[in-house]
Amino acid sequence: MVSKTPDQPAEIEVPEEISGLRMTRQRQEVYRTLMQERNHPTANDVFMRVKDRLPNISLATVYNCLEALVQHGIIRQVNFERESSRYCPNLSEHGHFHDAVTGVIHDVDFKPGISLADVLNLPPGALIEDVEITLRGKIAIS
Amino acid sequence: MVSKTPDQPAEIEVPEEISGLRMTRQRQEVYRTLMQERNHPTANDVFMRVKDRLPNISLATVYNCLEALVQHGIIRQVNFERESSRYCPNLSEHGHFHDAVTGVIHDVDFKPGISLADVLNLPPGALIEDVEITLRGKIAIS
DNA sequence: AATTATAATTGGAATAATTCTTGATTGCGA
DNA sequence: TCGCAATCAAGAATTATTCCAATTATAATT
Repeated sequence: MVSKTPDQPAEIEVPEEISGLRMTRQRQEVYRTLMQERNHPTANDVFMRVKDRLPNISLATVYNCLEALVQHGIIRQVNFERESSRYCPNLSEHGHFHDAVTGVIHDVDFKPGISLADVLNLPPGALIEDVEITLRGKIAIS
Repeated sequence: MVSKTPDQPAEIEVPEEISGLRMTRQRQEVYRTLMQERNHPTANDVFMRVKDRLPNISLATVYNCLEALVQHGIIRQVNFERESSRYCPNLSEHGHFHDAVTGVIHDVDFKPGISLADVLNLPPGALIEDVEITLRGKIAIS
């Protein structure tokens, strides 16, 4: 019988390769951090987090890893206004609601069965490759 | 009878004040440029354009003017990924389609009668203050 | 009209996120 | 095992934007 090590937080297993990208140790740790920290960390947040496990990693490498992961469609890059880019491993098409009071970023899903083309007057022939929907506001005290 | 000077491109008249903001000469020229150049210029684009009429204006002033206009809801600031901010005087709620091939930015309106809350599963109690919808893609050769 | 106060502008320096460069290291196939 | 290509590290460079201090313009008051 295989032990589940229930006293340790479940460690996310990262394969050797994801969609054609060789997962080096650095890329694994960057990816693992994103899978664990679901709060849309910045490159610097990831850097500080990954240093616990790879003390010699450089910020440039974190940027490189994040870029490689984004290029291969493994994670998404999210921008709010001109703030630092943030990264998330939620690949389902979704938007982000940025709570201006707390700073928390909530993923916002589409209602089922809705497509953007139903809602927007797109230019004729437009082929959408990427969508970014960001909302800013506050959450009413309930 | 008043001449219409039909050989000159119609000059956009800018009032002394817009929604509580005193329109200084610099702000007028920045605003006029945005009204004429509907292609979502960057601060630097505006700067170069305005210099024709106000040779001594500084880039910092263009940034100041743009910020003041944005704060007073007279224009909108638009961001694509982490590129330079762009500015547009189209105040109706709309998104932007960024043609990755030509670089052209198209305004994209909502279909009539649609509201975002119809489409997205917003967090309960969310009060939206600002929406940014940006699409990137190409236009199929028709 | 002169004076005072307030706001705006300028030019340059400062900042911060990101990218680039270069040299070292690693991993992998022949 | 050797050599090649990919990756990494460290720090320099870049770029958009903001900040700051000094000047100028505008408005308000006498």
